[in-house]
Amino acid sequence: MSSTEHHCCGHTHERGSFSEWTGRLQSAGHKLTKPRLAVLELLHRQEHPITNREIHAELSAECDLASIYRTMHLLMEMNLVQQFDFGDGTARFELMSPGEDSHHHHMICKQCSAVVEVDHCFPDSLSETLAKHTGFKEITHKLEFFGLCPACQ
Amino acid sequence: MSSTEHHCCGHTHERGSFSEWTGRLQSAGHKLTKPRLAVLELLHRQEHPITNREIHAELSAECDLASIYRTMHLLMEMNLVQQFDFGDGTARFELMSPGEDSHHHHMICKQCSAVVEVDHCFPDSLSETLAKHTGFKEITHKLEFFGLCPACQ
DNA sequence: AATCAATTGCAAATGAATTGCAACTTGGCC
DNA sequence: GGCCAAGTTGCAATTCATTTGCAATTGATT
Repeated sequence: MSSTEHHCCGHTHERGSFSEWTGRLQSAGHKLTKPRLAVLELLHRQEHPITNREIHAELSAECDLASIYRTMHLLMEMNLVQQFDFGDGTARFELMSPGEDSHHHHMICKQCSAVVEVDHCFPDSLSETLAKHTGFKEITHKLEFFGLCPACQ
Repeated sequence: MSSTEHHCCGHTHERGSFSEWTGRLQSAGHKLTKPRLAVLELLHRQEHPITNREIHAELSAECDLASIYRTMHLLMEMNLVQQFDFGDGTARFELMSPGEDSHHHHMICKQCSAVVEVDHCFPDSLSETLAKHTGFKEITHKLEFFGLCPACQ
């Protein structure tokens, strides 16, 4: 159950090495502090988006909740994390490999909150249609799915 | 500008008559109180989802903010309103004609928060595909679009 | 008009997220 | 290695959306 031990093929998301992120932080002129390293390291082993509170529960010895929030803001600005909203009023974050297409969504169980990553999305033509209809530019979207997982049905 | 005075046509969303909602409330055994009537009446004239705080700003004379929250919970339970999340941490609500297909989404300007209703959605086949892939049932989704409106480009 | 349960207003509590500030690290420099 | 300045942190206090306890009020029924 070690989180760093992986077989060669079986996980859904290929993740860059840890130094990919520390390097980016540093070359953007940010310090590599204990809280930032701990947060990055923890994010790096997650399979699913995680809340700041959850991160703090794991890292209460290493850093303050406020620093986690601040770190997350920094990582957002730098586009190193993606924020998701599962509709419960708490932001969730997932590390994102820069460059790589990390666009995806989630299926969340209404009952037990189990999360499954969803790689499907609607065709780009929909966004283009909307751009024409509305006159909006630079269109992005937030999309999450909700349902009953097999165990809860 | 009287709120009760309406011409016979001319608004974008065809809405059931006011009594459609009061009737439902009453026949479900709920009282028709001043706060509830005021909230319903206000919701009934909106073109876009509105926050509880915005409702309270209009109705501060008629009812308390807490009652607006409570009314909205009731309307949600009864499926008379739909809740939307524009990503700013504040819930927005829109009256929904029961029966009628009110499924829609929004395009929100990242700059000025202008809102446009979006009737397009992805094909149902996507949900079906997801059901097969994930094993989830009763799949719903939350989808909102963000972009730059013509005025802000 | 009387009754009673449902509902309200008010104020206090909760929970996520943000912020001010003094104390403390990190990274660059000698 | 030690010094310094800027960037960061921890802590406590704050903000903002939302929820809740409770006594007072009101709608629906008789």
